[in-house]
Amino acid sequence: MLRLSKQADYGIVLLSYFLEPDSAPGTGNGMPRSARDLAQLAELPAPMVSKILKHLTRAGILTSQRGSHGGYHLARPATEISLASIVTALEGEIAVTECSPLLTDRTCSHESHCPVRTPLQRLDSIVRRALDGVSLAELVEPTTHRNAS
Amino acid sequence: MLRLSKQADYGIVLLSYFLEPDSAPGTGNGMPRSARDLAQLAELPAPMVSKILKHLTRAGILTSQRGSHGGYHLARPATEISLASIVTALEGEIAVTECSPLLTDRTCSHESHCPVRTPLQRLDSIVRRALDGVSLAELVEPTTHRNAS
DNA sequence: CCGATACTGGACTCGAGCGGTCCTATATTA
DNA sequence: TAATATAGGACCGCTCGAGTCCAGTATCGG
Ligand code: SF4
Ligand code: SF4
Repeated sequence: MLRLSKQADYGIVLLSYFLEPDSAPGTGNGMPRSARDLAQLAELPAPMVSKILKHLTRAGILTSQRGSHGGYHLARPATEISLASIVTALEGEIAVTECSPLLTDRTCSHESHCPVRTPLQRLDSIVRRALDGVSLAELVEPTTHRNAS
Repeated sequence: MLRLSKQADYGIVLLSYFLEPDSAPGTGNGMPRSARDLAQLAELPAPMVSKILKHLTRAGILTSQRGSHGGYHLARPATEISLASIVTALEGEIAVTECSPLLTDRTCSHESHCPVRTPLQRLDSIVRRALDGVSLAELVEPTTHRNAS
């Protein structure tokens, strides 16, 4: 459990295709990738792919180009795209509990007297920091630790 | 998102009541706590509390005593109960993706050609390690870092 | 200027899984 | 033996995620 939603999962899969220099013979390397092409590459349903790319674009992770020969490409180098930003884009603010201050629709009725409310918020930052420390580039190719740290 | 299930959330809440030396005036301190008492303390529905405590017991985190004056108490000191064990007990193996080797009912049809399957398994261990590094005692009372490390 | 392409935004349906309840059986003790 | 309290699991309603679909808009080629 603590499962990632499929949208987030597939989102990472799709983004990984932007890293490969030249995967499909017919397509150029610097060209934007269309939703349809990506769907075919990843063997995922096209509407789903489209939906995910839209969300990633709105979050500023991808940039889009309409019209023929349009498509998507990374908005910044893969070393500067954290997993946290991907997950946040596709399934909302990272919050282990319902009572996170980041959430607007908090419905837990125990906030006032819960003995672990505050402690669990530190857990939030632990998880968030963990996902923040891994970039897309590092995830896919562990040897590509460009910024050593 | 990446939300904890309510069972896990409430489980942590309930366990925290085992740490306080003497919370309710009527009850002794070393006495086992019954499901009914805990439900009243935490202001949670009794059947739910019962279900959670049962799961925690089967996982070896609590021990139970039947009969009158029965109840539950911690199976080991709170410093040796990791959050990971609690979460695992209440919502199953910690796995960020469906394709974790720890899971038996893997249904993802992309395991064979997925470019991020292996990388994401490292993410699994990152999250698991994070939850493993926090004990129940440390969570509730951050000053109680008995083993400094 | 027209039509094809491809993204944009959001509504919509369907099914699995979660939250929550309840009941029967068993162990313990007064 | 009666009262207490856990053990185990079946059961159900409802939410939310997965996935589809469509009307709208921008862009480019001809
Ligand atoms: S207030 Fe307590 S019970 Fe409610 S969501 Fe936060 S941690 Fe969980
Ligand atoms: S195989 Fe790939 S797509 Fe399937 S669950 Fe694992 S990471 Fe996600």
